[in-house]
Amino acid sequence: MSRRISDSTIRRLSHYLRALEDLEADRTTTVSSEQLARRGGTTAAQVRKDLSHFGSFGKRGLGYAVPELAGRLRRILGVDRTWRVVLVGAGRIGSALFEYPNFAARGFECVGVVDADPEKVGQRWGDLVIRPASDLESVIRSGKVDLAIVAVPAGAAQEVADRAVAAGARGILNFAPTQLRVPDHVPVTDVNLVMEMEALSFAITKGRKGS
Amino acid sequence: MSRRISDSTIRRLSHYLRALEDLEADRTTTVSSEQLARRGGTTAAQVRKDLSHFGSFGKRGLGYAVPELAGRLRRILGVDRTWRVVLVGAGRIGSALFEYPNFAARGFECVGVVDADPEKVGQRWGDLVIRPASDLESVIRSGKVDLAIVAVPAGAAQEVADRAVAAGARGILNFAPTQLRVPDHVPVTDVNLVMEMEALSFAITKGRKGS
DNA sequence: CTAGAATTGTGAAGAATTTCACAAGCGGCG
DNA sequence: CGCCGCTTGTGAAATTCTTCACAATTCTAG
Repeated sequence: MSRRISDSTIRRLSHYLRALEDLEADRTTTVSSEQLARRGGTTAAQVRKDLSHFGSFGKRGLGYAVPELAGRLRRILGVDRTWRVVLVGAGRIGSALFEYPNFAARGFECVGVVDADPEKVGQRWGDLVIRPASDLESVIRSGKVDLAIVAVPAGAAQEVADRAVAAGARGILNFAPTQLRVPDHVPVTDVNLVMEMEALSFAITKGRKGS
Repeated sequence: MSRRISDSTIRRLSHYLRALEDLEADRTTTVSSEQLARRGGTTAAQVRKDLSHFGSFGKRGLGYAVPELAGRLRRILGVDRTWRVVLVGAGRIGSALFEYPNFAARGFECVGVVDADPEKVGQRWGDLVIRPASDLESVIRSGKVDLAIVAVPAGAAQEVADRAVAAGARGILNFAPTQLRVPDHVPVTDVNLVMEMEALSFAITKGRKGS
């Protein structure tokens, strides 16, 4: 029950969780793998296989209890708790993220913002004050920060990541278009817009067969 | 030479292209699959296999010519041209994207911005003026727009997508946390922050084995 | 209590992707 | 010119992921 779980499976679990939350809002009490599959853009067998990696949550003949399965998935994904995060870089991306409603809704609590630009230091964001880049370590330590969001230019990203890890960050959400090097036990999730744009560009281009 | 290319391959091609651009900046003229692999976070065999889907670009014993391979990859990914885009939704995400330097650098040219909020309509962004949501179709048609960026709340995303496709958009970059339904020939790339956060949360959680 | 309809959980088959391993090509050097 | 070191391109093997198919389980109705 503890084999390595593939990325695709995790992404699908996210989809299922979102579908379940919609169903919870509708007061639906049970759901079949078939229905989950339709909402998650996959097949019923895949849904069952994905879930089976983590245990046995359904009732044969009946399906899954919506609130219970949602709870299990939250637990599996680790979003049944609050994650304390520091935002590194108070630029456009940082700002967008800071105000992103689903961010807080998912239990991600921003306990600090730092930026290298002296113009920005001291500005208020919500009830936080932007602090200088040199405060990164103390924000992480005193704020008991779990993870760092790297929203700085590519050139500064590696240094920020090194410092965040050294100060105790356990994971990194990286918006800089750079492959970060971190110790194996520190997971990094990359959000790479350039890559997404190129994937889209390829998909469109591929369509037309002409030169 | 025209088998279906996997998403993973495309993502890796993006990495290779970025690595090649770094090398171009350094005036490096050739590179081996081994070096590309290190920078792209994969293996030499994988690099060669990925490239082999599209042809034969290297010289045995020598490696790949950096500028040539970069050009080929740009061509393959479809970023050797300009893509005309309309930005739907002038919120934080839209704004971050609009100012994202790599966006223009990759040949994505924003030819229009629309928003449903009357407060925002009429504001200037760069040399564009935000137009009302109802202008979406005319912006797409008169601007010869190739693709639409959907940066609106989840509830509005499907309608926007339908209208964009009907008006002639050939692809969609979707920031709304919704599974869009579009005709098969219109590729959609999802940028789903909630999903990325959940993946990170899972990866961190997985580390500790205790209950 | 039994039969029947529905739906899960899961081995096994099938498909796709990654890794391996090596023949073949290229350039340099004596 | 012929050998040598290096590196590609690519079948074949290994691994991983997805789909299939069905026994097992649950609920409902009669």
